[in-house]
Amino acid sequence: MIRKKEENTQESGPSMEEKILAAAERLFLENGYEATSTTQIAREAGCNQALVHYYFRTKEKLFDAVLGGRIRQALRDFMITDAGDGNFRQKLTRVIEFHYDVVRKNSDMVLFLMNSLTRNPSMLESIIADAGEKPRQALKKFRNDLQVEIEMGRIRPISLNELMLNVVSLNVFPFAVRPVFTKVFDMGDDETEAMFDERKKEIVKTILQGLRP
Amino acid sequence: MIRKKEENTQESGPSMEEKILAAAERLFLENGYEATSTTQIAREAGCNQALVHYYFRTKEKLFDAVLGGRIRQALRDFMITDAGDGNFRQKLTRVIEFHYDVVRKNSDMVLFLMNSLTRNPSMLESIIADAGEKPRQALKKFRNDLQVEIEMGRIRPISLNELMLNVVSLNVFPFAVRPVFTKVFDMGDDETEAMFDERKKEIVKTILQGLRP
DNA sequence: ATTATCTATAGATCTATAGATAATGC
DNA sequence: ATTATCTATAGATCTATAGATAATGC
Repeated sequence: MIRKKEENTQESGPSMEEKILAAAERLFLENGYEATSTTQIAREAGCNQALVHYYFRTKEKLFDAVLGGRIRQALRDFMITDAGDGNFRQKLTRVIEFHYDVVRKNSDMVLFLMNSLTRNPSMLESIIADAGEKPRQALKKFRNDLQVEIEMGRIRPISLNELMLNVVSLNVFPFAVRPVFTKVFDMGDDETEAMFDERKKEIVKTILQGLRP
Repeated sequence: MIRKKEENTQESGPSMEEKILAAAERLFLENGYEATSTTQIAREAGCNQALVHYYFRTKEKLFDAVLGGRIRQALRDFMITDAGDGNFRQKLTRVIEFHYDVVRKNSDMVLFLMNSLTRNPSMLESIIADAGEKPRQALKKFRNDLQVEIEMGRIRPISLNELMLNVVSLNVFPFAVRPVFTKVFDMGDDETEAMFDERKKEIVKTILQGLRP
């Protein structure tokens, strides 16, 4: 829920501006940017279509007001791979868990972002560009650590790319298709939440065990 | 490439109808159904917008002609979980590999289908409905087998749901975001293909090792 | 003759703005 | 006065069809 100013002193509820923001958020994430019209947003917010443009001028600015900040933050967080100290097992566990938490916090945007990033190469490029050298450095270090572990025979041979792909797949995919497997597994919303609580440990186990020689 | 009739005896190349089909296929998959206009399709095919409607009457019929059959087949294939004979390990391996092959054959539709299924609950329901009892039966049997293995201490405790989610995540996700990691990992197209060849074995290993007690 | 292709256009949206009116804050 | 809201409308699309013309198959 987005709540910009506390200008409603009484029990007047959310202002029309806030209702527009909330409606826009839901519709953009659910149906995508192009597939959402300002007319639809107005209908869902309960006002005239012109009002949407009165507050935000253009659809694009509205989108940015609603999701721009969250998206930029989420993508920045997603690129952090600061593993901290400890042995390889501990560091990998920490990376997986941190990463899982980032995805979970942004689970409502997962599918939207997958679409944006795959359809919109320039978006990806700018992300990579302004992430700078840090992620590259971190990865290089991690690749080294991995190599050492493999040479010591502590884990089976695997490339860092494959390993990362495994982690990201396990961490991201279920959130992207949440409505599907809720239906397929016939679960309620609270059940699904409980499962997502459990799942972090499950993924760590799968990855760590999966690396044994 | 869709090639309907062999009516081009000479070196005339694909007919306009075929060009329209090809353009529609690419655009629908790349940008989605709503985001693709018949005007765009015509432009890409190199003809007038009216011609698209001359051949297919409506955008929906065009979509069905282009992707309807493939989508229905892919979803049917995706639900097959016929594990055959052998011990649990062998059966699970077979399921994973079959499943991986289905996804790979339809990799160009993966993200599109994820969007359709999550945004369009009725689609999912009809899939489940006309799949009948077979998948349910197969799953039940598999759940039993899994339980037995766990009780015999041959694999660690895990629910069938978690296991399936692991398999599907690993099998599907990389295809859904292929353009992203091609960029991130800085790979060429052939390199990516080679990776997808390798990956089937990698996934089987991760899952099987990941199940060890 | 039949089939393929084009031009033109009707009727629905959609985005964005202008201008009128209602509500609110001093 | 200022801010919020509405009505109306311009100008872009978009889908789909009608009707004209060009190409093709007998």
